[in-house]
Amino acid sequence: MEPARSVAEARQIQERLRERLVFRPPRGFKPRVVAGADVAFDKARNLAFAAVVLIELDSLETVETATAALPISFPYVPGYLSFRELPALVAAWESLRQRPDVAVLDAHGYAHPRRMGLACHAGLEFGLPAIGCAKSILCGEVGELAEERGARAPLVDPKSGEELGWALRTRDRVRPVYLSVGHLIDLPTAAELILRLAPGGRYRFPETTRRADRLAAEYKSGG
DNA sequence: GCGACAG
DNA sequence: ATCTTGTCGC
Repeated sequence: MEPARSVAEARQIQERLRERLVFRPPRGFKPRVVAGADVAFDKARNLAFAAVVLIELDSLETVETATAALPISFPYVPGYLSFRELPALVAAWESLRQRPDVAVLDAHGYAHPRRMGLACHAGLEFGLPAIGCAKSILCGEVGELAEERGARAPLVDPKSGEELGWALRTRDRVRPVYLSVGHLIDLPTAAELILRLAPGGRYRFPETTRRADRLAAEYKSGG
């Protein structure tokens, strides 16, 4: 991943990379292994602990995991999360023996000020379909959506009216997750996948992010 | 100038 | 993201 020494430089990199994004799945896209990725931080040690978990879609069994720790090289600035989390994520990703079919990131993809969130950046970096599944909104607005699991409502840019992603309910009467395309995927395909990864409406987040989050936390605290 | 603001 | 125990609710 190309590093950035300033926010201005990071912005130029985002504006250049966004031209490469593709918003449709590969021909005959039939994912079998899905990757979940997340990063935990330790300010005192100035380290970022990345974790990648590979899950078989049919059984939801974890089939492989990978971790990597790197010094924190960029501050948290809304809109520039990639430059803080992606370096460590790429390091972990490169130690994987198996190539997954799609990756789910705990962040936004297209639903970003410059349409180039972490899920987009990761998709380009990994050369794989990638989905953004965030806990809260970075930009855009959503209307009301039904209380039942499976309900969805568009996340739109109030200025242009453009659809940035979807608010998707994974559990009855529980706050939705915010879905957006990263790379080589479309919203309907992404939503179907996320619902399969959060079966029975038991948890709000898909298994990919739950397991990657837990692994990153364990790795950080020595394990 | 004043808010908003993924993780 | 991170600091942190118990606690209210289905």
